[in-house]
Amino acid sequence: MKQATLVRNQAEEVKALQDTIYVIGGKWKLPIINSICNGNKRFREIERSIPGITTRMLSRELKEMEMNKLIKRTVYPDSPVLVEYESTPYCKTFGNIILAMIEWGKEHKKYIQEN
Amino acid sequence: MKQATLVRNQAEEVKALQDTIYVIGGKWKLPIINSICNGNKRFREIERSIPGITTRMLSRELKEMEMNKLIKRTVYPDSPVLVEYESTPYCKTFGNIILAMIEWGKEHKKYIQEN
DNA sequence: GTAGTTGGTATACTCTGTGATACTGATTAC
DNA sequence: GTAATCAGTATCACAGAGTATACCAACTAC
Repeated sequence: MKQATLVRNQAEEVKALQDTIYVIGGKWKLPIINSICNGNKRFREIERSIPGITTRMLSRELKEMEMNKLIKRTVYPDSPVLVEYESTPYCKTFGNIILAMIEWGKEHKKYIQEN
Repeated sequence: MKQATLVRNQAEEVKALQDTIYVIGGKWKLPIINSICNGNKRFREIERSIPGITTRMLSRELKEMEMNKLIKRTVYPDSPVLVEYESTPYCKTFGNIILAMIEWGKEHKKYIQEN
């Protein structure tokens, strides 16, 4: 009985984990979410805040994330045109994951430097 | 002054985030770590516990993770030969990330089902 | 004797995420 | 008049992550 419950939970959890990886997988989604949640709004501003990203990648990911309601894109058609990206509440649900990963990265760096 | 500190921390955090993504990126590393941390020891056992993974992928990732000291591989040369994988303390440092991701996956599923 | 398990390796292939480079039209700045 | 910024788009190309399938030798179970 106990065994059955255990196995079942494990299966459920692997699937949950795989779902999450599917959604935020890849090199750029989390850094972009992080950047926008940190208050970066403009395209070039976000671009500059993420080392190594190319215009193309940022453009593609932003589009996809807008479609998936992770971010909101607003155009102010004054002259010159102004575009702003904002995080949605849904986007903020990744907060814990991002924090945990930043934490790990920092610890890892310490660890590397000590050896 | 405050601005400078803020910007600097942001830059540091993006890099930490990117480092982490570099280490655990890809489709399989976290599910494998999770499986082993859950007590799965044998090759086929781990394989069965991760939906969709192929023998080849598991084999490749396990090798890499052994090289990076994430797991320990032990061979018991009795007949028949027995191989066991174990997580190292280092491997367990991913615990928080994995938990956060499982949590998100579960919430996401609920959310999807309600809509 | 036949089917199944274990711990993998071998080969061949696909595909797509990612990178590099260049360019646009509008505007501002010197 | 030249350079820079803004918000991107357009092409081209590639490595390598991931898939599919078959196979191995040793052993167990029926």
